[in-house]
Amino acid sequence: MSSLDQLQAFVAAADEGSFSAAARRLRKAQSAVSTAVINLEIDVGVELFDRTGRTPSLTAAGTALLRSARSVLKSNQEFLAHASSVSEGVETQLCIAVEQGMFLHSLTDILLELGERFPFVEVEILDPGINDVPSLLKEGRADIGMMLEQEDHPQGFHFRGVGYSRMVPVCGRDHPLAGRSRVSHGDLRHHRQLMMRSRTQGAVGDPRDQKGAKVWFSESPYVILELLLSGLGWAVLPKTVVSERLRTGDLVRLRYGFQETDVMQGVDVVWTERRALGSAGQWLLNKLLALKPGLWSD
Amino acid sequence: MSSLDQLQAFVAAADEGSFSAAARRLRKAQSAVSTAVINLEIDVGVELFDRTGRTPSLTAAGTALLRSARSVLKSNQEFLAHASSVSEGVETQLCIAVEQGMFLHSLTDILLELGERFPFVEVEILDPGINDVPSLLKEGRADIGMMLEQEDHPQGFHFRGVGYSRMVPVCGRDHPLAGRSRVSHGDLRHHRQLMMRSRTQGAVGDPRDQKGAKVWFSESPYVILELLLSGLGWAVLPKTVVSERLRTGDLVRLRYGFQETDVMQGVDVVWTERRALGSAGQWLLNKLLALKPGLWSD
DNA sequence: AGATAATATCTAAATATCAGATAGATTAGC
DNA sequence: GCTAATCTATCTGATATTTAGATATTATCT
Repeated sequence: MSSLDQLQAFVAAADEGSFSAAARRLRKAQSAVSTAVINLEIDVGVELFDRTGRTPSLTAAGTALLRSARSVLKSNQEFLAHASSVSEGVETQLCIAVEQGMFLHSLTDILLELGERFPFVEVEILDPGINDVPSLLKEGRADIGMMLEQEDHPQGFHFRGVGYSRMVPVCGRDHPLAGRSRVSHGDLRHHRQLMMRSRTQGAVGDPRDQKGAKVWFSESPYVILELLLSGLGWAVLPKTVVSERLRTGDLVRLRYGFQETDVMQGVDVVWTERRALGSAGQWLLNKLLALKPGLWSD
Repeated sequence: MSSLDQLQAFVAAADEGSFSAAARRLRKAQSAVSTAVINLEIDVGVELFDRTGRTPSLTAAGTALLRSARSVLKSNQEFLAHASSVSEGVETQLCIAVEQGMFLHSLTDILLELGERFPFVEVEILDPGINDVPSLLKEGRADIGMMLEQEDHPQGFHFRGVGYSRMVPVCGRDHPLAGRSRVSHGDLRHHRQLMMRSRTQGAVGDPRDQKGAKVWFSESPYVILELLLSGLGWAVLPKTVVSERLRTGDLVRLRYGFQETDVMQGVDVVWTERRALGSAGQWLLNKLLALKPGLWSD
């Protein structure tokens, strides 16, 4: 049975060009390396070194097999590194739930660094609809979440605001409200409003936001965006979701007659202590909590 | 020191869901598997199995590490397969020299099959100029060659004809000879002929073929092809080289007034016994010798 | 030719591995 | 609820492997 020690001796001898030197590098006796190589040669039935000179030189077969041998050792080192990572408390999987519309470019950078620092962690990213992050955490489906702040913070979670998302009233280019310089409550009431509402909780976010008489709901701001584009109504959406469409003119921003400034809704990082975070989760959480507050409002 | 046996026990136990079953599969005692797994767990500092039930079940860490462990074993199996291949006389490298213009699609198919049958052989393909294959074989640079038949077979080589290449007289579209229905020796003598000649041997192939008074030489039929396209002269080239250009009309075929049929020059497979072929070379040689004779003349 | 350094091989000791037996624990069937 | 079957952990003695040290031989350099 060939062993990793034999392969190690083989590779070290090939690298050093000498069994004695290989033994010194491996802190073993010269005879150990010599016999290891010989036994490997016997096991696989191939002469790896040419012993006619003072120092052994690789045969053609040895040169070819050296690559395969290195590959085995590298594989084993990766296994040990993986094990070491797990042993030091790094979780094997990490699931992040980022509410739709809250995923920014700066998150990609953080995840990139996460992948480099914790190469053995499998990362999964969910993009649930509005206000569904808490249920994913409760189920244990996700480890860390990011979501728009809600009025009623569910119990058993940690929340920490990391910024504000500018909520912008918009409608499609061809919508009747698109031409108005200012709109009143009455104007809004006469047209269909599209609102975000959670699938699971079923609760309307903030009743005060419900200004339209006729309201349709979706859990996804992107679905609402599509509906807006076909002129189906008006809505209040995070600026990050609509900014590109405002730029191209597909969407038009509404100006309230009764309110001058945009509503700024908080963005929360959410986690739970029930599911303990591993090292990678801890690191990610700290990174998220250190995000600049203005990221979502630009 | 973790070993392959431990990893094997780990994987087998994970597959079977039981240490006893794993032991049966590995034809070892149950205690061997049990201690191997425990020692592995101690070595890497990770609990791989949850032992509460009657049979052990993988922990999350175990599930993650299982993939890495499998990877190590697979790597090792590949090493053993590679070694077995070398041990059974399969060479590690195989160099084939195919004279320019003699490389056909059917050769690709053969090489494809070669790669499947002998996955550990590194294949190199040279495309030397006319009549340079023997010197590559003599230097030991190539193992098997394929070339146009020469009058003076160099000594110390094995030659075997495997077909005929149709030699076609051609000139460029705008060449003065292009318009003639038939050309005489005299016509040819008044225009520059481009001939293939070996770099190393320096000998002109067959003096009888030299019909032009002014002759330029190149070792490569493709260089000659380029010169023909710019109207620099006329030449006799293998049909496989010029057929595409004849089809598009960039080249024009010459009709001899003094000779009706095309010259059919033999195509030889060449090898030498000095450099013994391995199993892959043997196989390839047999495949080449079995090629259909008509392949090059179409 | 002599000095140096490297390899192969032998031996004894340390080490690791293995099979068998046994005890404790869990599950399936009645 | 009880019994039988099956599984795991652990102990023990035997076996196999690995190792270091010593030594003979060979190749290389001066």
